[in-house]
Amino acid sequence: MSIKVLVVEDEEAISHLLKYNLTAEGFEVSVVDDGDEALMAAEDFQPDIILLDWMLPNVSGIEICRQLRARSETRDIPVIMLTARAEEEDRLRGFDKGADDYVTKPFSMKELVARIHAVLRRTNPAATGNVVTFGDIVLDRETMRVTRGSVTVTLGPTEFRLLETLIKRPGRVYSREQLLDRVWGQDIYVESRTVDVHIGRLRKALNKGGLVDPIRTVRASGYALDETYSG
Amino acid sequence: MSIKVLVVEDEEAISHLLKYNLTAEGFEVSVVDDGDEALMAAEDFQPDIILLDWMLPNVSGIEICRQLRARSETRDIPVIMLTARAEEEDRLRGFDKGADDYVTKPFSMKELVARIHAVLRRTNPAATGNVVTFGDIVLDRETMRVTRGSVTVTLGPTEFRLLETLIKRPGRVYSREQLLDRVWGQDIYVESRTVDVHIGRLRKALNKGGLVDPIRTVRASGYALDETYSG
DNA sequence: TGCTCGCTGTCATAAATCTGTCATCAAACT
DNA sequence: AGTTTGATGACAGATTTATGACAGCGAGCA
Repeated sequence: MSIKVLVVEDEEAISHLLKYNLTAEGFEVSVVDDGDEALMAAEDFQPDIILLDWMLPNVSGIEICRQLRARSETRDIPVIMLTARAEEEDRLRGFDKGADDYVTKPFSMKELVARIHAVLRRTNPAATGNVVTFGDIVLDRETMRVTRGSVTVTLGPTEFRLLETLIKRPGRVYSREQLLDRVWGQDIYVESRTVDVHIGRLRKALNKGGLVDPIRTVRASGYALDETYSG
Repeated sequence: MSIKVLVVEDEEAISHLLKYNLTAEGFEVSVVDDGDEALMAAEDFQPDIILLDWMLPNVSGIEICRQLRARSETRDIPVIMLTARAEEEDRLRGFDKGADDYVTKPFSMKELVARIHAVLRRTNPAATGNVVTFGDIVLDRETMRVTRGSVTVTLGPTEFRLLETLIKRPGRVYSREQLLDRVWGQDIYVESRTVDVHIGRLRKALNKGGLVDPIRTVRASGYALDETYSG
């Protein structure tokens, strides 16, 4: 599954350039040229990262950024600001509003791509390597294998993705709806109670042999990996 | 509490220099000179930021970086790479492996300190946006956890929302009706005395172990967090 | 084609936990 | 003292979560 980039840019010269180059780099690119579309696309297209022009018609990039941060559906999507100005003042203001990085025009594609990767790594560190760990739990994307301690844990595809999702941010509570979105996909309709069942299956597999349950149920909210657990 | 820096550097000349200068700048500095130690120290010393030499004996800095990113315990610690080479190629590779910034030797202390602050500014706010505190009480929306001092406080959903509401404006007095509106929702009908009960429950959970009650009862008006309380 | 097998989603039921109300007592005001 | 307002334990009922059972699906295979 390729990385999805949403480009918000009104100058066609630039957006074309970006689309062309980023597509060549293997990203899946969607372009919009105005703020309202940006907000809609952010929810709809579910990009992994947003490249946001500072200067936009109607609404400024900063405002978009603020609004992205205000909605829980889009809050976690990292944003890189694209701007013509290089002044530190603006840079800080950008960060302040929730931008994750900042690229000054004109920029080299190479640098932009590197920064995209850097930001993704930082905000979604699990995307980095093929191996992620949490306490004594090791999840390997490459071999699709999970181990706990020295024991191999057998998981179905759904449980695997569920754990993969939870482990991205240990401690963070995911609602059933968020899990459905992330694990099952946005266009799938399943009962939200189904999440319970899969959490149960994941628990059973993970804790086989009487181990401590690393998954925390948060009543009326959802589930999380228990960050106080460490072995 | 000062900012903790972990320096991973095998050349003693440099690590001494760093330790001396960073300590003088008010950082708490720990130095290790090899990759495995670095990984251990990262978990153990819990630095706020890591300065990582590119060239290390045994394992390369890049590899360390990758491994730091794989573990949930160390995933969020930002990394600044120190390197002798200035080539863009390497720079990009560094970003690619998860570095947050990149400093080329020889560097001025001033620049390094500035970069440390810049990186911390960039990485911290995102992580702490969902946390509110009042005195020694910490409420984290992301993990849906409340702690007092170092103890986790167990709250039901209603008590959680109640505290969440009160903590938004410490000191402000909320009438029972206002609390019902904000905590229970506008279209719900419950006895206004029910608020008393939940305040009681919140108090019990919060003050377990004989702590000072941070909630102030305002006779004939309602409740508030006591702004004179601060620990 | 027909069969097995593992995985899924849903449901019914049991278990766990939380809630709202009331009765009663304590504290604060007049 | 009398009156009003808040604190609190008890409890029945309501919500929410856990779990076992089951039927449908689809891949792999004879």
